[in-house]
Amino acid sequence: MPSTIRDVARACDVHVSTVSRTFSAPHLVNARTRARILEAAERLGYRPNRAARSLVTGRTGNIGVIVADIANPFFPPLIKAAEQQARARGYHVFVADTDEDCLVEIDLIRELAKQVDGVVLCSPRMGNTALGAVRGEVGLVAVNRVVPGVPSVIMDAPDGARQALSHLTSLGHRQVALLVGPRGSWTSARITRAVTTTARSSGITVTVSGPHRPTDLTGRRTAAEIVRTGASAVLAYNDLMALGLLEGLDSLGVRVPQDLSVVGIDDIPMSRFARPHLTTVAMPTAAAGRAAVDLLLREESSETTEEEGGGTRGIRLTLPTTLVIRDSTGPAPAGRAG
Amino acid sequence: MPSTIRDVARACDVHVSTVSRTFSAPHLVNARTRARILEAAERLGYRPNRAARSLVTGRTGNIGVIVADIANPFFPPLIKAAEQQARARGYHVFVADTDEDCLVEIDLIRELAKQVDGVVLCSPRMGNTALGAVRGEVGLVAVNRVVPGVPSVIMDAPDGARQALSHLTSLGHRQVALLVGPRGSWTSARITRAVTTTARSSGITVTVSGPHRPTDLTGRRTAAEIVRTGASAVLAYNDLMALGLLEGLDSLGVRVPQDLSVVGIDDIPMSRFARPHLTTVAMPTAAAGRAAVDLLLREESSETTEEEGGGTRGIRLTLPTTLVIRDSTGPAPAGRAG
DNA sequence: ATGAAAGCGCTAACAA
DNA sequence: TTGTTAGCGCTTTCAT
Repeated sequence: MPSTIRDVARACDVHVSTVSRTFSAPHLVNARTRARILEAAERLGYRPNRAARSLVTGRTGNIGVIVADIANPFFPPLIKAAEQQARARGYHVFVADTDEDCLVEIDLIRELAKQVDGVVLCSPRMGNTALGAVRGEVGLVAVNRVVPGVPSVIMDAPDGARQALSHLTSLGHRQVALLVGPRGSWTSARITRAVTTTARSSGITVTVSGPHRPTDLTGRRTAAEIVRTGASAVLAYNDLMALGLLEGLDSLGVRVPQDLSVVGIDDIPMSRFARPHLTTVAMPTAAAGRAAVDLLLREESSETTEEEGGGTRGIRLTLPTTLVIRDSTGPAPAGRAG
Repeated sequence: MPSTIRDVARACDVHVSTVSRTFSAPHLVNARTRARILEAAERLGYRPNRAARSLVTGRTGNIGVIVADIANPFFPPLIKAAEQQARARGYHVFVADTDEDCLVEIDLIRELAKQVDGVVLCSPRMGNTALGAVRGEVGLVAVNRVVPGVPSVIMDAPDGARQALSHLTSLGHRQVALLVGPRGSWTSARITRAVTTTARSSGITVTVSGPHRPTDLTGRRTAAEIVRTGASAVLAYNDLMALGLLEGLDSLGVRVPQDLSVVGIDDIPMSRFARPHLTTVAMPTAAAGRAAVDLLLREESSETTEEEGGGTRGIRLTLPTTLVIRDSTGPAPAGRAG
């Protein structure tokens, strides 16, 4: 039987509003009264009911985090960081999973809308059409995706891809294959553009394969195709695909990196354990989670004063990525370099 | 500007209670009125405010899932399954992370208590003392841990360990090392007991090392110690440790499985990518997540009728585990078998 | 089948 | 500094 504000008020012989103030505006209440109230609250195990509070204040103290797939190793560090950042600021977090289906995203936002002050969107698919409708109902921050009017946190994968390309170039590679991610992935589109552009300007030939589902199975299945392209190096849309590729190449008898160099993107924990250890572009997922929450809460608090002013609406925060060179990349084999 | 029940009532020229009924007890309202109301609600984008509803019904439609570490690859499949199961039943889920600190767990439960109908506890540390206090404030289901008076879902790791031991025995191993998990881990304690007991009855020598933090670093660092024990096989508390061990052994020049067999527990996705592919005990984490939610919601709904009756209070659901034999185990080396 | 009224736990003017 | 009052959005008796 949880106790309410009234139980505390009765126990201290004060009015409920005094108890309320003790928790929401302590400076407005006499120090000794406050002490008595706090003591009684403690003794009775009283905790303000956030739902009731939200009814009148309009603020819930909750946020939502929507991801494409909780079990995809890319997301947990992001979720964890977001949760910890949110909790440090007194917020609780709902986590929801679209299961890679971008249509449920909008539903999820709608469902959560009344229970949260804002939502962090980490389902990096395009399809912004419907998002316009919910904007305004609830604060939004997008991760790895740009939506008009929605602040976003972007991990600079294109730059990482460029770093990877330059690493490969310096190793003598002249023909690289690009394993493209899922159709509609905002990040994949940007990576592809960056790679093809950079390659053109540095005289590298790029063979594009995809779009593909971003799983290790895809990598395993496309291994043979990649080998046939004649490329001496592969850049995969993500580590999962790169790891699958490693498996597939192994069973084909192709040695990595002697015969073929492989680079992934993400630096999921797994990539350190694969053999050879995967060279990959590290994505700052934890930092992105924290930044997204910061942005969301900042926007929340500025919302009242914002009106037409220059708030955080258009903000696009770009986080740097770094190439982590491990053992899956090496000099281009002599016979294929040219 | 989200619309309220009143907007809908006004639009249809009915009283708010009729609108309310349309959503919470549709059979009590005239079919044509209902249709009109539904239409207007749709048009106005009306969605019942769960917080307001919970204030009067006492049920929130939310549950909490508290885990030791979201980023530990063991948990995401469990969280995902729990979230999907909950959502399928109309519940939203809060996810919180204790960061392996079991003291914050009780705080988290308290904080969430008013906003949820129940909490799934997946922070597999012992220390049940304080839990008694919150029981009653909120429904609880424990995963991989037994708390008096709290229903629980247990993955049968001890049996998995026995399967592993029997696999090793059949390969001729007679001395195995056990890498123990963190102090206070309920599962680790049970595994240790099962292994030592089984070993005794089958004439196997067990060397115990630990307790240890359950990370890959631990595995890497204890590799040398394990080798010195003279054991021909190792069973690690979890895959992370086993994977670290693989790394450590590799840098020591110890070949797996020719010189030493390694078995993990969990079957995290990573273990499929390690070289050699890790033999491990698969834990049914997704099934556990679903079962925990089912148990929680069943308990919730039976709570009213329960009183002193035989509810779900004492339930202990045990889920089977299975040994997955991959490439990290092999015949005991002749020189060490005896 | 629908309406009227009370109240869930809390906050926020306003008064005192 | 504290009390009074009204009301957030909704459900739920009880009438009608």
